[in-house]
Amino acid sequence: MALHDRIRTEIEGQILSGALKPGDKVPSEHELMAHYGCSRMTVSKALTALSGAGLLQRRKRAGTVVAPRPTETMVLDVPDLAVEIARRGQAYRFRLIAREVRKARPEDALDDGLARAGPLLFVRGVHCADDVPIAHEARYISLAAVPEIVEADFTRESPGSWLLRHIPWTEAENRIGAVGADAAWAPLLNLEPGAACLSIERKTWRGEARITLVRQSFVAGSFELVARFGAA
Amino acid sequence: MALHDRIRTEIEGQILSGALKPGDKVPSEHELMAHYGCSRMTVSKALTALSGAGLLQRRKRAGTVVAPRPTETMVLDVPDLAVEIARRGQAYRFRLIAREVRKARPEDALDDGLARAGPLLFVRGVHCADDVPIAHEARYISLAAVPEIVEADFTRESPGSWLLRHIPWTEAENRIGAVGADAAWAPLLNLEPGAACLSIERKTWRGEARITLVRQSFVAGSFELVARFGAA
DNA sequence: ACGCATAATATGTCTATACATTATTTCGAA
DNA sequence: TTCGAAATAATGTATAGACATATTATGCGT
Repeated sequence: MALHDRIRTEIEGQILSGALKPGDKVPSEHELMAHYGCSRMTVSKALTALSGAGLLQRRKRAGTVVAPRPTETMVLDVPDLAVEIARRGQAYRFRLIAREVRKARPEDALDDGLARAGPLLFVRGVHCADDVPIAHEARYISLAAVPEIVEADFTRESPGSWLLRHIPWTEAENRIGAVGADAAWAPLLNLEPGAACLSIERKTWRGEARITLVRQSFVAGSFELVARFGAA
Repeated sequence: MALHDRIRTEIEGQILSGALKPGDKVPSEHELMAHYGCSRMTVSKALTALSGAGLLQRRKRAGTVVAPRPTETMVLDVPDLAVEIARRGQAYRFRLIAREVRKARPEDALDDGLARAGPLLFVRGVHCADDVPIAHEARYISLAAVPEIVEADFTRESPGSWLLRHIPWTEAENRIGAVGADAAWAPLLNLEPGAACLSIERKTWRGEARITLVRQSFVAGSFELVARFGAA
C-alpha cells in the first residue's frame, strides 16, 4: 500500500473507532510529516482525500478537525429497472398507458421549475417483469429542454431509458417514501387501493434547466433500494 | 477556481454532457499538460479526483477512459430521526415496548452473522413526534459486541442514539422498501393492518463483528429519504 | 508464424521547494 | 483600552524532477 494510503487509512481508523471524535484536532501536516518521515505533499494527499470524503474539515491557519457526525450519508445504488429485472432472469417490458403534450395543471403538483418550463410531455405507463406489473410511472418532461422526445417510441422502451441515452442529466434528486396505491392506477398493478407501495420521486436537471420529474410506485416487495457505507 | 479544479470540471462536463461517452479515451497526462500549459502533478490531481469519483478508469500504459455507466450511484442522506423531528419543531420521544435478552429464533429472520453471534438484546419500541407515533422499530443487538448495553436506559433515549454515541460502526447497509403494516404492531402506530409503511432494514458492522440489525417501519408520509447527485 | 525477451508508454508515488491564501495572534498607536 | 495593522501559522496550489510499476507494442530467434 502506498504511504499516503497508509496515512489515510490510519487516520480514518482512528475516526471510525472513536479514538478521534468529531471536533478533535488532527495533527498538523508538519507534525504528520515528522511522524511518518515523509514530505508534506504526501500527508496533504491523505488529509485532502479524507476531507473530500467528508471525514475531516480543514481550515487554513486553524488546522484540521474531525467533521461532525462522521457519516450520516451513504452511497445509494440506483439500479436501472430494466437491468435489474434482467439480472433476475425476467423479461422487462414497459407498457404505455397514456401520452400527451399539455401544460402543467394544479393537480399535477409539480414544482415551480417544471411548471414554468412551458409545454410538457406527460407519459404514464407500467413497468412489467415477465408481464407481471411491478411499478406504475407518471412522468413529466420539459419539451423546451428535450424537443426531440416527441419522436420517441415508448411502446418498446421506457422514457427513463430513452432520456438516459439521449440527454444525460447533470444533477438529480430522489425522494423515497411509502404511499398507498391510488385508485387511479392500483388496478394496473393488480392491487387494492391503499395497498403498500414504495414511492420514488425523481427530479433531474441539466445545468440550470429542469428536464423531468417522475413518480414511480413499486408494488411492496417487488423492488428494494440498497445503500452502503464502509470498506468497499 | 484552482487550475486543477478547472481541468476536473471541464472533463467532468464533457462526460456529463455526453461529448465523452463511456469507453472513450481521455487525453493522456502529457497531452493535457501541453494543452493547459501546466505541470503533470496538476493534471494528475484532476484525473485522480475524477477516477475517485468513479467517472474515469485509469490503467498504466493503457491510459484513461470514461467509466461505463456514468455513475448510477447517489449520495443518500440518512438523518437521525430525533434530529429530523426536532428540526420540524416537534418533540421527539422513544416509547419502549419490549426489551429482553435471548437467543435468535427462526421467526426473527436474522442473517447468519448475527444469529451466530451469541446472545442478543432484543428491543422493540415506537418513535413519536409530539407523542404521535411515527415509526415502529425492532432491533437486535449482539451482546458479545456491545456488552455494556445491558446498562442502558431506553425509556429516554432510543437504542439507535445510544449505539451511535457508544460504539460507532465501520460499515453499514440499508435496505429500503415498502411493507404493509403488520398486525403485531399496526395498532401501536394507529394504523389498520396492511397500511402502507416505509421499511428500512439496517445492518451494522464494527470491523468483522456484527453489531446490530434494526427494522424500522415508518407511517407513510411521515418520513422521507432524499438522495442527491450533482453540484452541491 | 510463434513465443519470449525487451523496449516504450502511461500512470502511480514521492520529494523538495516556492508562493498564495486565510485565520488567528500579537502588539503598537491613538 | 480598544482598534487596527502586521507577524504568524496553517492549509491550498503549483512546479520540476525522479523513480516505480503495470501494460502494450516491438522485434528477434527459432
